[in-house]
Amino acid sequence: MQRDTRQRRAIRRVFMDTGRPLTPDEVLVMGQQQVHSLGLATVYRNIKILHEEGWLAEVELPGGGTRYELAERPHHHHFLCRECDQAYDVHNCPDQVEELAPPGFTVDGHELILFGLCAACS
Amino acid sequence: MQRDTRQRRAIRRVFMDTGRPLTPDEVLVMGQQQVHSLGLATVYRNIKILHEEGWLAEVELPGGGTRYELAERPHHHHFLCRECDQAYDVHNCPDQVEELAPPGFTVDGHELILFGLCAACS
DNA sequence: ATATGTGCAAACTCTTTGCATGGAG
DNA sequence: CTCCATGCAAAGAGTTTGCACATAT
Repeated sequence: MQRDTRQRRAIRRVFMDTGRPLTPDEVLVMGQQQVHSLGLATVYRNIKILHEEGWLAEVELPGGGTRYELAERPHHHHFLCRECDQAYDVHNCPDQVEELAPPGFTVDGHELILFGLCAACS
Repeated sequence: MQRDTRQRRAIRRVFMDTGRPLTPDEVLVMGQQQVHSLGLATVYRNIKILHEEGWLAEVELPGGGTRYELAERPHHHHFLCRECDQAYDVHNCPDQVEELAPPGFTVDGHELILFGLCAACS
């Protein structure tokens, strides 16, 4: 059974207020602004729970550890800026991606990552 | 100046003979079939050198460490099997991916990963 | 009152580095 | 004979776990 602790509430709020994929360490720093005593292990444990619940989705981008973002959002992809290393959402999706797989392969999901310079760094 | 050691030759051969993205640990196991004394640090050191030389390309896929594959090959993408966790090449590519980015963003590269079951695991 | 959650520190995994020895040139 | 490369073991990063205490219910 789930308890509603200050730490868990702070971690959830960080994700809801931020709207882009975050590393555990980013969550720690941002969460400590609400709960100063917040520890890294607590962040990892809660991210794990929230991910298992389906509240968070894993985002794996090159260069660095796994990031997480809110799960229950429309299908989208990511843009990774080579300059500032921030991840942005991309709300368009190429069609008929499933047909790109070799014969005999069953596709049940896909991830597309665009690289380049974001609007701010261009 | 580069020396031509048994270890380095074995590591290069593993990549040339395999043709799919490999983790350092996979390279170790396969390379030890040629050079029994091969150590993991040597694998990491040589992968680093071969990557800096542009002979290997990094492939970052969810679930596990960075994989590597031969660099000088035609543009392609990857399929990750959820069952056996092996990465396969996908030689098709969706068109006009650059146009998916938000206005003001400059795209200079992209990566597409398909998930599902490979032919062997279906 | 009870049992889950937290914080700390130790353990673990993956990767890198220091050092003495080995071997390519 | 010189140095670069190797193997081992120790050191670093990122992540997970054990334990005693705190706290939501």
